[in-house]
Amino acid sequence: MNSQAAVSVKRIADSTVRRLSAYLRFLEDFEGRGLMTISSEELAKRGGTTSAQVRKDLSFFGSFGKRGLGYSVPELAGRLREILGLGREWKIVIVGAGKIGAALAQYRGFRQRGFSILAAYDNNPEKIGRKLEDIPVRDIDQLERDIEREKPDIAVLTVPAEEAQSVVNRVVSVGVKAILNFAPTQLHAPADVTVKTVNMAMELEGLSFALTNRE
Amino acid sequence: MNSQAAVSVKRIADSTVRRLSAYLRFLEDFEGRGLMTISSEELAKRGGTTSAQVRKDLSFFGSFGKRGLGYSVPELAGRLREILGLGREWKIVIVGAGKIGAALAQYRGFRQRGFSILAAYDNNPEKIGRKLEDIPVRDIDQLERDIEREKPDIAVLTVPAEEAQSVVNRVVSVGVKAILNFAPTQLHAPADVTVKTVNMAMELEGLSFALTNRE
DNA sequence: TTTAACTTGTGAATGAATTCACAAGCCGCT
DNA sequence: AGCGGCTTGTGAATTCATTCACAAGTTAAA
Repeated sequence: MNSQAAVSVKRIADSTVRRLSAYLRFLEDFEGRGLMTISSEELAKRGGTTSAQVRKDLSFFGSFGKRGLGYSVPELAGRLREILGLGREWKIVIVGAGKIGAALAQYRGFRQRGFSILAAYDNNPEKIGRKLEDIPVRDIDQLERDIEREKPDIAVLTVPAEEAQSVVNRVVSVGVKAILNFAPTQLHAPADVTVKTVNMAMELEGLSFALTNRE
Repeated sequence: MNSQAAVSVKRIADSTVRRLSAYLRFLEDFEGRGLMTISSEELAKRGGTTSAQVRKDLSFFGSFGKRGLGYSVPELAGRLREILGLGREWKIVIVGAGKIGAALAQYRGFRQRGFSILAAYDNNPEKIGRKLEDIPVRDIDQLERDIEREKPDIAVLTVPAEEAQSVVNRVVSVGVKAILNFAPTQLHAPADVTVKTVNMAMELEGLSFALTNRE
């Protein structure tokens, strides 16, 4: 009767979610070009995967296609938005107003996809009270108080590695359940808190390894 | 007889390489604190994995530990540096001198780990000729010429999504074999070119999914 | 209607990564 | 020299992810 994203019966692999996110981007591109329908094969080619993979990924959540025809572009896009939880606005705080924090604060992609940045936090008195684009930089001492009042969904960490764990502890203590970490360090958090880490050093070392160990 | 990083007989999984990179970071931390020896169990606890995983990861490259004792911290760190190809200097060019490109150009972590940034490239006349910290911003028209002369190992892409594929084609055409991509788009490159993509939108959507589908 | 050309959705088969579990080796103590 | 406590290295077992392969459904055209 209602069109809730299907219940996630079994745990969905991270790799699957990343691909869904990629499919949605392609669909939006196709949508923009007025295409009404698309096959798993075309979606696969665009995303560097296989059509079976595309169909399997979608099958975890329901069956959205028409045999012989493919998928309705707008419908599938809508379903993916539902599945990924993009139907609503997510509130973000950025902790750390250094170079990377500032670059993120100005990144257009966030707003476009329904992520709205409430504020950035720093401990540098020079920065506190100023604005990044139109995002206020606040004193990190207010962090817990503000989080309890404004209830952001996601904390983005762009503090030095040494401070990252302590910031995790602080935001977790006031109820934040999702963290995007840019500090090059392993973080520990309770099981009900999702942490994703973007680690440039690690990516570069992956490239270094690939360049070194080629046959 | 000689201590080359062991030949990579079978293909090593990406996840393994990422963990090796993490282990190295922990070892450097332990090294700094004067610890001489460490067990797979301690390494695992620090990295949020299991001791069997740590031992298996290392076993692909040789056997570096002493039964009953563990691993020599400095020796294992050295071996990991070898394996990851960090014994030498890697030369990088950044393509795109926007906010993110600029933040990366100033990121200390690169130099610390032996990655040296030769130059950044942009098509904006306002930026060309200036410097980011001490890194020159050059005209993107010179890209191929400069690459052929200076032979960078890695190209870091911080251009808009629409331009990313064309930059890939250009750098690949003059011999670049490793690309770190920050544009939120799927890139296609020949099999002998390694491409790693850091996609913030995708990470955020992963968090959105996790927040939405919790039981 | 029937047929031909497509394409989905999904069990079953395969392949890949992780975990188990234990023999083998090392150290220090007696 | 022998014993007890530890810890590695690794085949075997298990779990997880991807690919195969095909029945079933859809469309369009004759």
